[in-house]
Order: sequence, then C-alpha cells, then structure tokens
Amino acid sequence: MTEKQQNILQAAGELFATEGYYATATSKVAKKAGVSEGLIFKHFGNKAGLLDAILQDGEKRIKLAYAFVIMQTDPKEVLRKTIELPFSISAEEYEFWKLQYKLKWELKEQPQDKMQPLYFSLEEAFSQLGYEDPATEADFLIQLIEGFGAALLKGQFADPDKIKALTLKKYGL
Amino acid sequence: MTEKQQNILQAAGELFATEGYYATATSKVAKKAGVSEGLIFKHFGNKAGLLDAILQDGEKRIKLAYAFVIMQTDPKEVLRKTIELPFSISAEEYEFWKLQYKLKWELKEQPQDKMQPLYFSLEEAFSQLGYEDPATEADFLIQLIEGFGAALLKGQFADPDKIKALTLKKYGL
Amino acid sequence: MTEKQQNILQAAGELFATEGYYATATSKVAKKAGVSEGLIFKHFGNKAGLLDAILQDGEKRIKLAYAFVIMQTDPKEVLRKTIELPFSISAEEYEFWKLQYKLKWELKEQPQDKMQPLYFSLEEAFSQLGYEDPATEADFLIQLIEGFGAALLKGQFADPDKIKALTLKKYGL
Amino acid sequence: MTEKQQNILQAAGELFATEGYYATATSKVAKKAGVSEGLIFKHFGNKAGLLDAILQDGEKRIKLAYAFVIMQTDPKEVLRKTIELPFSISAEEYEFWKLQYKLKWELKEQPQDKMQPLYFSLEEAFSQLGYEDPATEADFLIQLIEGFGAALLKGQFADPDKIKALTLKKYGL
DNA sequence: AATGAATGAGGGTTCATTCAT
DNA sequence: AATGAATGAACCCTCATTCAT
Repeated sequence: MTEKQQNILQAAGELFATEGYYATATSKVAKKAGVSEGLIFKHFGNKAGLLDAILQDGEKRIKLAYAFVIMQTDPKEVLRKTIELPFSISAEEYEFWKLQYKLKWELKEQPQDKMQPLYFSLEEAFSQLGYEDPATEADFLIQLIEGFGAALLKGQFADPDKIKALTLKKYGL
Repeated sequence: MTEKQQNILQAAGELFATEGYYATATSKVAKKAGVSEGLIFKHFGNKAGLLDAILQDGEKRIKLAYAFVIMQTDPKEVLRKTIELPFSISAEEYEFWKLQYKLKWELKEQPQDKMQPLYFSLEEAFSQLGYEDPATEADFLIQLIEGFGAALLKGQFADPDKIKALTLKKYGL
Repeated sequence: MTEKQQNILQAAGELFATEGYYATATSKVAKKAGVSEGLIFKHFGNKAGLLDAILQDGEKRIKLAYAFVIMQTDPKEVLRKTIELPFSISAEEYEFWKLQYKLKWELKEQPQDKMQPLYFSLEEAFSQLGYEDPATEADFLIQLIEGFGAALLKGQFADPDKIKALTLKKYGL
Repeated sequence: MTEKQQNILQAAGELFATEGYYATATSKVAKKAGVSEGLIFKHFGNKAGLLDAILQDGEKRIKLAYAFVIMQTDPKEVLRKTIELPFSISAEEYEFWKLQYKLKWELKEQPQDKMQPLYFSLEEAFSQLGYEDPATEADFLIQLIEGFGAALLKGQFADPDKIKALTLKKYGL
C-alpha cells in the first residue's frame, strides 16, 4: 500500500463520514488526497471499490475494539467494558465511528453484522451472572450501546458521564 | 393541496426512505408519482423544498404519536406507552419511520429534536416514581427506545416481543 | 385594450429593456404585471407576439418623436432639433429607448429602419443649406446621433451638455 | 491551452456573435467545437467563465488595434488612423467585433471601458492641433467612430467610403 | 377574460469513469 | 505508478406553452 493509496483512503473516509457516500464526489476525494482523479480508479476500480476498502479497513479496527472486551474473563468486567465502549471514543476515532453509523443507514446492502462475537460473549457473561434470559439480555445491551453510540456522535447527551454511571449502576457495576 | 401534490409527496417519501435522499433523482419521483418532473419544482421550489414538505408532514405525525404518550396521567402508564412505542409500528408507518431515521444520518443539518416534549413527560414520571436522577433516567430511556426503533427497522431483533417484555420488566411494569 | 393587457406590455417593456428579451421569462412578466401566466398567451399568442406588440407600440412613439423634427420648415431648425433629440430623453422615455437599442442588437431579424423619414428630411435640409453631398451628410448625422443615444443610455458622457454644444457649433447652429 | 480549448473558444465566439450569449446553448458550442459538453465546464468552470475567457482574449486584440493608433506621433495621423479604424475591419475580424458590440448591450455588467488609452491620445492630438475644447472633441470623435462601427456591422451604410471620406474632410485630413 | 395546474423539451452543470501519455 | 484531458449519462431545474375550469 503506497502512501498515495493511504491518502486516498484517509480522505475518502473523512469525506464519506461528514458528507455521506453519495454526496461525496470522487473528484473531491482526489483533491483532498492531493492525487489525480484517475489514480483512485487505478487502485480501487470504482467508487464502490473505494468504499469496500474503507469498510474492510474499518472491520479490522472494530474487531480490535471488541476483542479487548471479549477477552475479559470476569463476566462483570465484560459488561463493564461493553458499557464503557461508546463513551471512550477518542477524537481521532470519532470520524471513523461516524462513518460506520452513517453508512449503516445510507447503504442498501448492510455491511455484515460485526457485533456477533460480542453477542456471544455477553450471552455467556449474563448466563454466568445468573440472569434469567441471557440471550435477550445480550440483545438488549447491544442495542443500548448502539443507541448510546449514535447519541454521542450526534451530541445528544447533555452529560455523558451521568448516563454512563447510571447504566453501570443498573447492571450492579 | 391537489391530488398530484399528494402523489408527489407519497412517491418522494417512499423513495427517500428506501434509496435515500441524495440517491433519489427527481425524475424518479416524478415517474413514480405519475407526474411531469417540472411539476415538482412548480409546487416545491426545488428538491430541498420537497424534502422540507415531507419533513414537516412527518413532524406532525410524530408529535401526534408522542401526544398519546404524554397525555397519560399515571406515571407508570407513561413509561409503558413510551416503551411500547417502537414495537407498535404498523406496516404503513414502517416506511415513514425509516425515512425519519435515514434522514437523521444523511442530512447535515439535523431536523430539530422532536423528542423534547416526551423528555419532559418522562422526567416528571420518573420523578413521581421516586427515581434518584429523573433527568438522566429520561435521557437513558429515550436513547434506549431510539436504539430499539433503529434495530427494529433494520430487522436486527430475533424476537422483538422478548425484548419488549424484558424492558417492561426492568422498569417494573 | 384592457387594463391587464396594458400592464403586461408595461411590465414586459421594462423587463426586456433591463434584462433583455431572451433573459426575461414570461413568468417574470406575468408576476410583474400582476397577471396569470396564461393570460399573456391568450392575448399575444406567444412570447414573440408579445415582443411584436411592444415593437409596434414603440414604432408609433418613435415616429411621433421624429415627426416633430421633420415638420420643421427652416432647414437649420431641422438640424438643431435632430441634434437635440438624443439629449432630450426624459426619465420616463429612458427605459423605452434602452429597449429599442437593446433589441437592435439582440434580435436576429432587425426591426425595420425607423429612420427613413428623418433621413429624407435631413437630406433636404443639407441640400438647402448648400452642403456638397447632402445624402452622405444625412447618413453621417444619423449615425452620429445614434451613437450619442447609445452613449447617453450607457452613461458614457461625462458632460452631455458640452457634447451637445460642440455638435451644434460644428453645424454652425 | 490545448487544441480543444481553442476550438471551444472559437466556436463559442462565433455563436455568441451571431446568436447572442443567452440564446446560445452550451450544447451547441460543444457540438460546433467537436467536443463533449462536459469539457467546456472542466476548462472554463461555467458558461460565464467561457464568456470571460473570450472577453479577455478580446481585450488583448482590441488593445493591439488601438496601440497602432496611439503610437502615431503626428497628431493629424492620430486622427486619421482613428477615423479609419472602423472602416478597416477585415472579414476575419468582423465576427470578433460583432461579438464585442453585441455583448456590450446584452450583458448587465459592462466590460470595462477599453477606449481610455485612445481617449488620452485623442485629447493630446486635438490639443496640439489647437482645438478649443480637446476633451470634448475626444469624446465626440470616440462616439462617432463607435457609432460608425455599429452601423458598419449592421450594414446600415449604403457607401462606407463616402462616409469615411466625408469624416476625414471634416477634420481637414 | 382570466386563472393556475400541468407539461415536455431543453438548459447548465456534475459526476464516475476511461485513456493516452 | 501517476497524470489530467476527455467523455457521456444523468442530474436538478427553467421555460414557453397548453388546457380544464
């Protein structure tokens, strides 16, 4: 992967995240990346190919983020790390996550569910903690943190810390 | 409002909901509405004006949906109706809600927060029920049902009823 | 000629004069005239018909302006009145003359030469005054005052009075 | 400047001169230039940009034409060359001048006055020749030749040579 | 006489993509 | 690997004109 390829991915990621996939022209990507328009197509075939490359790159990063949660052995720790996940997004990661959420709504064919491993891990944790219906609890929590992620990215929380604390408390953490 | 205007709004609503705003050509809207393309611009000025008309129409419907919740006097009933809200979307309303969610991510300038009235109502309910931090509880619940709405629209729940039951139970309902 | 017809002619005249014929939409004319778009076509057939009506109306006014010059008996007076013509345009006539000049350049088929009667009158005057080549002198003077008209309408003269005085002097008036 | 760019300018110049700026579609320009329509916008941004390019090109040519007059040292020669200017337009230059005149009336914002240098030169010449009011004489002559130019382009002179001769004679040349 | 909803052709412009260099 | 000139389809929008009322 040459430096220019990296620049293209970086520029496209930012633009797709802020403007959206359809609203971003390849010419804009080229300009922002400091690269000729033709090069994008040389490297990624077409606009969809460019998107794929970004999505694949994203999948790795997401799996990495979840891996840290999953590898916890203490079930309480699994829950805690899961809940803390959306609240710990750093400034650099911000754009990246915005892109993930945005594309989830913009694209017709949903990128495959990347939550699957987390789901199993949560189910196991709830089971160990003696919850009645661990599967549904896992579903519930996953949707909760997805919702939190969305709200945080759109700045809808007056005080994120309070929400985090309340959530942890609800799970006895 | 003539019949053709209605047709345009209907067609545009459906297309924006399924394809997205940017990905939908005005020519497609015209075709689907059985109308000349020029008429769209005669009535709504431009594509953004068409979107506005849809959004305004949507706001009315959303407020109506929430009004039913807010007018409950029993605080427990307020909570119950709030939680049941996303699970009671009928087939006809489905497209409409999909559009609302989709646009929330696609558009740069967020349509104003339509949840405000619900927020106050929930805060009051939690307060009456003796919750420690009613404001944060309201925030929490709103985000929860927003997340549920998104998940339902994308078909991410294996068994919605179980989720609903679990949620009600968590709130002692 | 109804009042609305007058309004249309008035509005169209002003718009054609300031914006140009091609750059003026019939919808703009209708709006300015306070009239429905359809009415223009009811009365004038099409946009070209509207232009024709204006042009014909204009011809009358122009002939009237020249008639005053032509009916002079003293040849010196014919010259003087001819020269004074462009400098005596009042504010109300301003728009009208601008239109005439503008259309002369914008339209492919030139409206017929309205100067013919003036030409004969000038030729006769120059002849009586003993000029060597009266026909060419008439051509010359007509072009001179056309140029002056154009310059005045575009505000290219620092001091119109001086130009007028100089011109009169050159003709011994 | 590639060859295709030249073709576009050439085609646009001719069409703007004969049909007018507003009445000329960019698709027509592209067709005449043997070029895709998109290329016009790649190179000139928009239709107005294309016009600007033509206008700037024109300014150079006009200045060149006047430079020849201005560099004369003999004041009589300055006058003579000024008067001869409009009568010496060759067939190739014809289109170009027609465009200049046409745009002067069609465009709202007048292209800057290109006559300024000639004006100073004429004022000086009249002054040297002992004319009473050189400034007004310069204004007068400039308007005269502008009028002649317009008349020649519209073919309003029965015998241009006679007009030229008469004009020279009036200035004692 | 008058309206205004409705049309369809065409306008300027953007965009993903190709290709010679 | 990289450029940038070039394309053609599609896009949003405007306009003169028609027609039912």
